Amino acid sequence: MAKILVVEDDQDLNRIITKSLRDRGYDVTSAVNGLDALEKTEGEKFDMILTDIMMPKMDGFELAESIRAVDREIPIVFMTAKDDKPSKMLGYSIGVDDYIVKPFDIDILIMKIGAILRRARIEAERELEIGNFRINSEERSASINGEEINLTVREFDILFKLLSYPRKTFTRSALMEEFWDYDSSATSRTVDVYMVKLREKTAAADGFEIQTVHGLGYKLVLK
Amino acid sequence: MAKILVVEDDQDLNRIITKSLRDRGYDVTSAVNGLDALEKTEGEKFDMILTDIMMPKMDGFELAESIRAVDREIPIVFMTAKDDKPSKMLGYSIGVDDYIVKPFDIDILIMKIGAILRRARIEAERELEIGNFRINSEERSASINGEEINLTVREFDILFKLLSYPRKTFTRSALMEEFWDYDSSATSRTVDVYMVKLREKTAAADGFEIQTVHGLGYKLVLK
DNA sequence: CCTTTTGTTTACGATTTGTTCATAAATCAG
DNA sequence: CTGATTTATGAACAAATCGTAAACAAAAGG
Repeated sequence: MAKILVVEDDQDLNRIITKSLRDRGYDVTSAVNGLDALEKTEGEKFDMILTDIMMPKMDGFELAESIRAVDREIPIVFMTAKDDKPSKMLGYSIGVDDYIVKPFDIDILIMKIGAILRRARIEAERELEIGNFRINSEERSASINGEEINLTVREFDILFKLLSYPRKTFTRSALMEEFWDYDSSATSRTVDVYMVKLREKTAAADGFEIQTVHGLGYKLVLK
Repeated sequence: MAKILVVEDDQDLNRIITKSLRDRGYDVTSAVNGLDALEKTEGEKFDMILTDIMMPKMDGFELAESIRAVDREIPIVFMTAKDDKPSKMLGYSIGVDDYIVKPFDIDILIMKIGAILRRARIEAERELEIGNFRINSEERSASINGEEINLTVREFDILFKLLSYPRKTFTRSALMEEFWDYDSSATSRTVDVYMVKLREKTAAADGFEIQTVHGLGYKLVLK
């Protein structure tokens, strides 16, 4: 699924946006200001940047310019408090793809993102087949020997992640950070319960298994 | 009726295929190599491409790639002399929908084409028939056991979409983006109400059902 | 206009999913 | 081996999401 970098200094808003996008299956990384964002783009390639304009340290325009200097293609969407023309013009001149004016309905944001990614032809469409097991990220369906297995959203996300990086060990905190709310008070034991459920549901799959890495976390290995 | 572009350099085979498909009522255009085919796609929109792999000037893979660059949806079926895995993998990676291995029975080909077109939901007349249910996008009519059911414009659009992509999960925001005005302020719960109505109205249909994907949205599954 | 149809919101009970906890089992260090 | 730590897992409870009727609003058709 598409990787999106969310840059927003308002913690609450950041969290809401991040969660909503993750719920839709996007792979989201969040940053609290332009500088933070810029650092995160160095190690990773994103499919889209969603950024606030007014932020401490480095604002959205500066960020966009810096990013554009190295990547002329990546879609950049600004979130702006007011729909003022001067800001708009400045934004478009440095290659911003769209604006969304705060306060916005989260569904509208989701729509815009979907439309922009589609336009950029990045929208994910991926099917994995491992032995008798099949998982399809577009349908968000999984099956063993053609028989559908029911996975909840979070189960699906975790399993898809593990399958995408076989043999890689994921710590509980890494999984929580990726698939749980920032402020979620859930204990990391919760992850264990998900592993139990995933093991149960994928028990009949012959191509892989979820292994415990004692003292660390979990990994999925192909067999 | 569906428009099919047949690309085959062997004149005899080309003629046989073309004639057989025409006999079944398809609107067939024939091309003798990839380059020829590509030119023909420029002026006309086809519902499906049926192409040989080994051809002079431009082979099937190159053709598929060029076509995929401008149309991600159109079904492409390869006709290949041998069922070799390397070619298959290459084909699927550039978005080929099916293979048929030569020499093939013309009836098998016809069946495959029918199945693929049905899957792509661009079968002629844009009419779908699922069990005792029929829906016609040109007439914008739907019926169960021949009895007309009344659908509003939006109900029809949503149902047709779901039917066109069975098993695919649609989020509320994806549906809203597609069928509601951009500036519509409707909440995404509105979609739920449409699902209720569609379930009611299609309750007597025996070939499919609308399922909830908890935490995400809805999908239609055939049964 | 007024009537009818279509679209949207809201509220609340029903259902599904998520989390914690208690206890058992496994693993590890010494 | 023993005791300490970590993990497995079912069950109970909490939270989130969904279904749906009903009321209201908007649009279309006379």
